[in-house]
Amino acid sequence: MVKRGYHHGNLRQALIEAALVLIEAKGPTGFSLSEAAKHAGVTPAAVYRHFAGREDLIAATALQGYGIFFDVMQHASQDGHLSDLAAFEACGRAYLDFAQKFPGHYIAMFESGISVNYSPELALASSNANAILENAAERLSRHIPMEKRPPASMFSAHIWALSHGVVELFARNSPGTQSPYAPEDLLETGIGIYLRGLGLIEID
Amino acid sequence: MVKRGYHHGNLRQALIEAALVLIEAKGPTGFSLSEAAKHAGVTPAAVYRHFAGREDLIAATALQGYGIFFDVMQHASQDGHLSDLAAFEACGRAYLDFAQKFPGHYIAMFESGISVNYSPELALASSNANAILENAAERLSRHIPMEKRPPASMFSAHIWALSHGVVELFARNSPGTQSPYAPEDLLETGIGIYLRGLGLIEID
DNA sequence: TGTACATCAGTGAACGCGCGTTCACTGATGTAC
DNA sequence: TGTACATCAGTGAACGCGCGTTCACTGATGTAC
Repeated sequence: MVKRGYHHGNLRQALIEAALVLIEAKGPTGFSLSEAAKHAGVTPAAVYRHFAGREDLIAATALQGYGIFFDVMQHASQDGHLSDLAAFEACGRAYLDFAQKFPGHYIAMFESGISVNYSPELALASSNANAILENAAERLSRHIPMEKRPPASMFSAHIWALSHGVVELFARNSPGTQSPYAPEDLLETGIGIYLRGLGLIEID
Repeated sequence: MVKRGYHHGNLRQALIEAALVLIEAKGPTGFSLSEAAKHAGVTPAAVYRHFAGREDLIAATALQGYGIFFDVMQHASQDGHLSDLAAFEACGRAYLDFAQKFPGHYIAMFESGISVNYSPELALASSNANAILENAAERLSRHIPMEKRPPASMFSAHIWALSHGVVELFARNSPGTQSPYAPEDLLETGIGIYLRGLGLIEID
């Protein structure tokens, strides 16, 4: 991160961080360009030196999020001496982890209403990130006998959906839904049962 | 539905319907009270004869949604001669079905940012609806040997999360995520594998 | 059946507000000589 | 090292807009006699 040393120093990044704070605090709706500028100690007009507009700022935030997400997922899936099974499970956990540690990024990516096709970079970043889970699924699927093996992309989608659902319904202070279970536990047990169903964990 | 026969006839319902149309078309963000009023052919001020404000209108829409949701789920889970297993699977399908047939209601309920605790009626309607899936899970769980039976509320939560995730990620024209699989198929296969993991479907 | 009155759903004008965006500008920083 | 100049990040005033909400009102509907 190079300090530019101009008036502000690094307004671009400061604006992204302001966006994150506001999105976390008030949801994707409660975010306005003007407020982000104020948060960064700058006039609204200054934003236009760095972003094409409001949507562009959100997209930049999401893009940064996909970068972090990629790293987190890759780290989880590649931790050297993990079995393919453990690596896959780690991916699910990492997904939840990311949502909890980087809520602003998560919201910008998945709840802000911005399309992954807003820009080529964003589309690429998104598909790169998703590819990690799919690769882990692919490796894992080799342990299932060929003839009863579902496509890796399919059970990667299942796990993604399950993880996403757990985040949305149980990990947010969201729509009032309280559950007696911690989201981590729900996801852990859910993935466990699912993998047993694939015959990848012995049924005890 | 009683026609009141005053100036408009049934403005309250007309406003809810306008809200639905707008929410479907532009997302929960792109909904304004003024526009809903215009849609119903009425001055913004007229809305205040029926609702306390913008949030109240969304809450009323969500409340109506929970009513429909309850009926849909109950119908699915109680269809006379279904096995407990089939009934449970039908609930999952019904969830997806509801999201697709009543997108406006679905968004108002789950994506509008309104809390289920906005009003007692809303909280009640929500917990009534959720109880159906949990009951179906409860009935189904009796088929699992006692000592390895997970709590019904837990696997009801798993299926809910999976269904919700499938809707959010694959059933919306949402954040650009295209998948080679139809959401119905993803949910069907996902639930199938999960239930096999519970030992409720014989592993072939 | 007809008239006088009460009700109250919807009107329309007005308000203050924060928004996104534009523009000519200013003044701190970096650079050429 | 010092001066003159170019760059360009951020300013501040201004704009038009649609928003949510308020208020005194109007006029169609329902009702009592």
